[in-house]
Amino acid sequence: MIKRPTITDVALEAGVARSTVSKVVNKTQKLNSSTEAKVWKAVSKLGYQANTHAQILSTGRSWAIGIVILDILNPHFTSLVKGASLTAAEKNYLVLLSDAEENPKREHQLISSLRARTDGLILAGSRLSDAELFALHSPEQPIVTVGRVIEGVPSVAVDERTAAVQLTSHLINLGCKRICYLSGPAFWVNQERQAGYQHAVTQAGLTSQVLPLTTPDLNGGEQASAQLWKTNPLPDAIICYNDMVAIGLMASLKTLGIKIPEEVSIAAFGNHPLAAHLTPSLTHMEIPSQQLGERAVKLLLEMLEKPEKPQHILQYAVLRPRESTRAS
Amino acid sequence: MIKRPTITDVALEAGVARSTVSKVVNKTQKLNSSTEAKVWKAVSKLGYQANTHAQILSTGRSWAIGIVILDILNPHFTSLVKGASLTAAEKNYLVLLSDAEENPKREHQLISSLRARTDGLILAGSRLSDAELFALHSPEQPIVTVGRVIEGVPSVAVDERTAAVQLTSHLINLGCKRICYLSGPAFWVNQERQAGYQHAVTQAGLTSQVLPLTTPDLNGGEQASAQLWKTNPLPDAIICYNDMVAIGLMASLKTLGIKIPEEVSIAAFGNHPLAAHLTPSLTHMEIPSQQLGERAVKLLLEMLEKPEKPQHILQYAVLRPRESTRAS
DNA sequence: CCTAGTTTGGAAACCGGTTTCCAAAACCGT
DNA sequence: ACGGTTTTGGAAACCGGTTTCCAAACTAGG
Repeated sequence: MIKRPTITDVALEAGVARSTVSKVVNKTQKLNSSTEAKVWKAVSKLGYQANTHAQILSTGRSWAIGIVILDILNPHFTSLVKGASLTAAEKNYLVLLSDAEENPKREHQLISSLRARTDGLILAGSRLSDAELFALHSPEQPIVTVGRVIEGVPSVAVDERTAAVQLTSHLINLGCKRICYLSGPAFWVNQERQAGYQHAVTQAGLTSQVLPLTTPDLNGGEQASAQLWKTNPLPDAIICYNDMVAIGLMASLKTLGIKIPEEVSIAAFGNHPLAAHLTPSLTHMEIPSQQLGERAVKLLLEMLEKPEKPQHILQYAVLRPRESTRAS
Repeated sequence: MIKRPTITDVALEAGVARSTVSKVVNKTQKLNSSTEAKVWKAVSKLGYQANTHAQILSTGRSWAIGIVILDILNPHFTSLVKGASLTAAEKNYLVLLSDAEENPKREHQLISSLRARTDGLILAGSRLSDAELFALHSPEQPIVTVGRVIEGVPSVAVDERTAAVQLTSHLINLGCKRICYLSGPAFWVNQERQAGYQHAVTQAGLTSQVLPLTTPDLNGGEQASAQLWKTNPLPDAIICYNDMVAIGLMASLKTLGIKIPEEVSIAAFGNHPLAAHLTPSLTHMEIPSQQLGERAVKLLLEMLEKPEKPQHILQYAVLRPRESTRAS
């Protein structure tokens, strides 16, 4: 076992004190250039690299931020991470990512493990309660939630309510009369989408119909079609909690011989990269996942340098009308 | 700023020595039960949690493994991470993930940052050279590569060559005569796939045609169709480096009015979750991404507990014939 | 009741850095 | 050559744990 050289080894090699090496390497104090040269020579000769943990222990700064996401197989979260990584890299922060596997217990573990190793956390798609999240935030160990708006906790989110109103209105304008919403897990995002949907539908004098999904994914979408076709009268438009649900639903309807969009229009929320490549292509409110990641990192870093009052940042979704919703 | 309680605080509160607290908390030495009780009371009263960095510094074990992946937007890598996370969680290891953004320079940075914080690394889809990867591996800081087989470096990979032979043979059996391969980046995976393809095509007495992609993704696939249609005679089957390429290509061919699979069969390598949901559904060799992640973690942990000679593990892909390849 | 053997738990060194503080050395103008 | 100011770099404390080693206290046997 060849040990990595320590700062003491370098000091010995250069014939100076450990503190001197530290000062030179970190450029924290200007020293005589001949001394600096000696130190640098020793550093490169030994291939010295400071021990990260010792450094963090001593300085209290890890220069890393943690991200905990609901599910790494969901493209929404991976785009978010992409945005976050790019932004963090610009600011010389390391991003440490972990997948909560949609499991609150596991999420708790990850949060405490990651928190101990980073300067702050971004929680995207958290399944914890508002109270738990509120308790987690502190000025010295800030957290930023994405897609959860909680008083007292910094957050970045999409104006889901407005997005839902826009999407529902789009269907109404196309002449749809019986619009159904396939609702997702009972957290902020779904509440807002459902509220926006309800509002728009009621405003237009139509009746609302909300069906819960078993799971907000491909399977959930496939299973929903059975439920859906028990209802009477049949909807002429379905708004899905997310793209994956819509894709599952469309596949299932196809096997039932139901024509999209002639018999029923399908729309969703999401930013799935293949939404435009499906047959028919999928109309959705495009969620700016990558920007959410960007803004979350920026907000977190702001909180780190000067802990201010928790801010809430809202982003906007944009309507992408495609073939899955019928022309009027 | 409320500091977290340290082991000294607990010792003071319990009226014992710091070493005693450590022994009780880590159960490393059996003590008088009344002493243990005092310590536990103090621990829970103060809400003590050991400082991770101090612990790692002192013990040299971080109980974390790092994963660096080529691109988090690629479903192959996210499935791999899913498998890795699940397996690591079973063994009580924390997984720290970072995205190399397909950038070798960034990959280098991430590797050294992550390496300093973990006990070992999994590198999936590395863009470093064989020599660099070889230099990185060491018994005390092992790395495992996925999809790169290098002498002296533990690895997990798919038998891509056999997979390519199988896929090509499938097309040959369907009666395809002019089979083209759209080749990806010049690393191990592509070399093997191309070699397998060449072998199968030559064996069948057909001529091979290899076209390089600009990028191995949706765009690359779309751009390839222009290149492809300049060639003469036109292929009657195209094997794509991965699913995303195939999807881009299919979209592009569709706009050109070319029928799949009647005029040209399309096949690929990958495990895209929507391959079966496209129109037409996509024939591919299904890459067991999740298992790759699982095996990589297991291999890495083995290397950690007893550093043996580097092992190479091979997994197998399975043919999923679907609508994009014509019936014979 | 005394001695040998076993628990028990504390003192101190260590992991590898950073940072404060201060004495010695170098520099300056006269 | 001298007193005062500025550089320079080292000693030591600290970050928060773990682990070795040993003295004191306790137990048991004769």
